[in-house]
Amino acid sequence: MNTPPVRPPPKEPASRGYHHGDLREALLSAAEALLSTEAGQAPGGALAAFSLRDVARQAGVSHAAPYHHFANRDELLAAVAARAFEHLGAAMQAGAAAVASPREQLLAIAEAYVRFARASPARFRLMFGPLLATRAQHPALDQAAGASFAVLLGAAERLDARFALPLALTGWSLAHGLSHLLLDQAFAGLPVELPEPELLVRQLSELVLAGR
Amino acid sequence: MNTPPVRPPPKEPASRGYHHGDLREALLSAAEALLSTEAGQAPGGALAAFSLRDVARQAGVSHAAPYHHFANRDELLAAVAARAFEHLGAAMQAGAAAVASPREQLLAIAEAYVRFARASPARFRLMFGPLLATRAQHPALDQAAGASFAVLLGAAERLDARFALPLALTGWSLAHGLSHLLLDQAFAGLPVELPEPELLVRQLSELVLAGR
DNA sequence: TGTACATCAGTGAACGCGCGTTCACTGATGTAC
DNA sequence: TGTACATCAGTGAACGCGCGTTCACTGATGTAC
Repeated sequence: MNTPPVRPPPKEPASRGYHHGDLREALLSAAEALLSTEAGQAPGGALAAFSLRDVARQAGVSHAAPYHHFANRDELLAAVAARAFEHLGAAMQAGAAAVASPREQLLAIAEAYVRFARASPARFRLMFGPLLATRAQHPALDQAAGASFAVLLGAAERLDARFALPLALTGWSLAHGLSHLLLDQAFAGLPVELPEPELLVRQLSELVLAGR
Repeated sequence: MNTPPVRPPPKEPASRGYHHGDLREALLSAAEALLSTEAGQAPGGALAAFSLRDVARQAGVSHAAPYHHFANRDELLAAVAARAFEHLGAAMQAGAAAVASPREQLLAIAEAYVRFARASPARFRLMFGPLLATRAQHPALDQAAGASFAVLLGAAERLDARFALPLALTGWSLAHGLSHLLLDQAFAGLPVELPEPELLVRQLSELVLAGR
């Protein structure tokens, strides 16, 4: 066995010995993988269906190992949520960058928001779970959440600087509410016919921006 | 409705012997009481902080007693959620009935919606939790949820019959998203100043209805 | 270059906990005769 | 009106479960000399 000299990235998975290499990163990936599967599919079962022991199992490590990298369950969860906000912010940014007018940018941001929520329901729920209220104790989460909001607010300012804040909050609320209602299947039993979610986001967003 | 035929109301609470009198009703009340206290205050901790054993304790009964009235935990939860939808529907109805124009009615409904969510966060989360997706198995829940939506849709039709559905969905999404964001304290760490929630609902709703 | 030693990052056993649910039971109630 | 009896609605003990966290440990790694 040629033992790695300093601490390279995981290298061969087979060469993994007693020490992992980068378990912190592996735990975060494992948590995200878990959130993408079972927990994400069962409607609403995001936070409950996610234990530290699950994460350790998924990472192929004993259930006590995570405590060398995170003080407790909440710290791991907060780190996952922070990365999720980074992804969301990047998706919104990318959506906005792809079109020209501020109006189209706002629409693109709303679409990216709902698309993210529908693609990663469990992560979405985690981001807006109880941890968010304690963001002051989790700087990375605090910063990532703030950055996402800045993307939205920036687009709103470009559309109408005088009403930027209410515009941003309305758009956020609309996208957020629609995301939740879609994830929770609130429209499922209703005696009305709805367009596909993708189209629905666009229609409702345009209704909000009517005349702008 | 489903009031038991013979069995009189609990009588004297002191006279409660071995048999309870109306334990089903008492369990529902106990569950609602629990949702109004601890579970409701801790942000986000609605569903987790609520066990069948808690409910039995709160009702002053052994933890096995509920099984004589509900097949399992989900059935009790569904009954609580159904009653919550009835309350929400009644609140929206009352709000709308207090004003004249369809426009004002829609605003009143949005206000009632957010007021309900803020007053009963845990109940609100329960209503839109995983149970909602299984509403087909819970007729009372299904019906109460449908009735609430009908109140909203009715007001939207009175305002503009041609765009009733998108109007209703937009209003619902806005109120729903704003409720969640407020409950989850999503605005708390942001570098912006916001009006009081009551006023905020009104401002954003009016922005959506601008020109109508 | 070799070696002693401190530190890091794993391990598995154990803790106490509360949960949903089942079970055999028993006390209370309603009713047929 | 009394009484036997079925049924209803409670009880407490017990089940197995998975959880978060702590602990003493040990193997691997890095470094000072």
